[in-house]
Amino acid sequence: MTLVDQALAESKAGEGSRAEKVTTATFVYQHLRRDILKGELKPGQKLQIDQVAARYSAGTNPVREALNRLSSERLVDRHEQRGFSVPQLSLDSLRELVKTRCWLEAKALEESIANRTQAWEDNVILTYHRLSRTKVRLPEEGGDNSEWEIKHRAFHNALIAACGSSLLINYCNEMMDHAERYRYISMIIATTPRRDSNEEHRLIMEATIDGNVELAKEQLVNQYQTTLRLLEEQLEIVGAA
Amino acid sequence: MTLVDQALAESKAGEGSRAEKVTTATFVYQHLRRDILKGELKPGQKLQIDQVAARYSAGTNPVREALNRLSSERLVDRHEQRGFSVPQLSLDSLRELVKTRCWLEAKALEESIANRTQAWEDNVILTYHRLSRTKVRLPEEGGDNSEWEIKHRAFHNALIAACGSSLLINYCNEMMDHAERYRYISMIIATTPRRDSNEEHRLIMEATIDGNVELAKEQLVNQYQTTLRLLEEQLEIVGAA
DNA sequence: CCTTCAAACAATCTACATTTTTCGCAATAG
DNA sequence: CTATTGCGAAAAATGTAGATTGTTTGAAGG
Repeated sequence: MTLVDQALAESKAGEGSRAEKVTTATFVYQHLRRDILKGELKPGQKLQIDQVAARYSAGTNPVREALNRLSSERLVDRHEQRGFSVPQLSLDSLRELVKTRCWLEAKALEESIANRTQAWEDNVILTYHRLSRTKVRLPEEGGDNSEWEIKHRAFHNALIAACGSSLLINYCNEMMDHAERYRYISMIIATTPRRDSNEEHRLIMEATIDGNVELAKEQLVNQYQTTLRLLEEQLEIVGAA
Repeated sequence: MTLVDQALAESKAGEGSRAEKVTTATFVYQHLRRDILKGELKPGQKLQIDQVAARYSAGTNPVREALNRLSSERLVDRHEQRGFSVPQLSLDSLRELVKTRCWLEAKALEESIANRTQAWEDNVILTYHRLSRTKVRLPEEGGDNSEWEIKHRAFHNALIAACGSSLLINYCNEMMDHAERYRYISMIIATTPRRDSNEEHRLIMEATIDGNVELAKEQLVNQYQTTLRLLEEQLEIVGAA
């Protein structure tokens, strides 16, 4: 199991010798998830058990477990007696996703601000600065953008961390996963010049730290709406071609 | 596989000869889910694979798949390398659950009302009437309350059905599952006289049909808060005993 | 062009092998 | 004498291989 050993070694090194043992099922789960989010497994593609098993050098059983977990998170479609597939992307479901994210994350941010503590504010500022110092890497330039993705997530998670509902945080995270899928296809077909998302994040951060609930929510929603608009343009160009 | 065959036969008869073939994994998933919601598998209880397999006369592999699905829905806890267990119930997590339900379902109801159609209104009224004509069955009287649970869910689902986000509807349903677990223990230890939940549902329904968003949301939130208060009293009595 | 049937393929399940954790009991340190 | 550590043995979770069941495909016949 070369791949597994390799990854285990990496994670040991990376996470400061926290030699977390991980089952094969979990290993497959994590890598399948990443590959679906990154678009390496294409939307609509069938996930044949044997192929997936071969891909991650695992047996069919752990693969099956991983797929079952992912199906409950809506990151794979499960078709009774006929296997699994990567869910399709569509403008409609993107619109629904963005709409729902705006509702839930705005609420979560509102609550977070209401429950503000010093530690929470510190973390918002910290994660913002880390994000602002990380460059977006385009696929053209040999792009592994995962560093930015991680810091981007960390910032958005910091914003809602104090909302007082782990359920809501989980739902927001699930939606971030889905959004990431769209972001990747957007980067691949990107035609428009990159916008300055740092500026948008700064506005959210400042309004949040100022305790200006309405403005913070507005900026957050604005960011998502802008992302949606850009994606809509790109997808329509592709659709028309 | 006596149990399976029996259940298949039942579902055929019950659902009008829609001879849906169901894998063993799905069968186990459905029954495990029901048994956890009904409290037949106790909070905190370990779910030993072999025992669960024996219980539903299935193999270990399908059981494992079912448990993995349920773990992603937070209806079982997964402990790497040491199996699965039924999640604990606690006042704190109940409070968090109710709080989050209020936020999300109120939003969903608001959107539903904004998108109202005739068909949607009809269904709200219909499901309300079906619910109001179904008696709550206490465990003392040989209580299988599943008929009421189904109609109760149908009503709450009808309220939010037009919100325009299948994601949000899914989240609300997941939370209904969790709430059901608390309702069952509440019924078992029920000391207080039953309240008139019909009246509460009527108020929600009427405000909704009137298009009175604020009142409808208030009534919905009220219902959940009342449920929470009653459960808090009951649990505190038990906790004190 | 639509059906029928069987071979090929793929999902699912069972049985068993392997790995890991748990638990009892004894040995040892405090 | 009590508490802690360190062994196995037993139990349980996880993984593999192959049997079984169901679905798809494509050619022959209506």
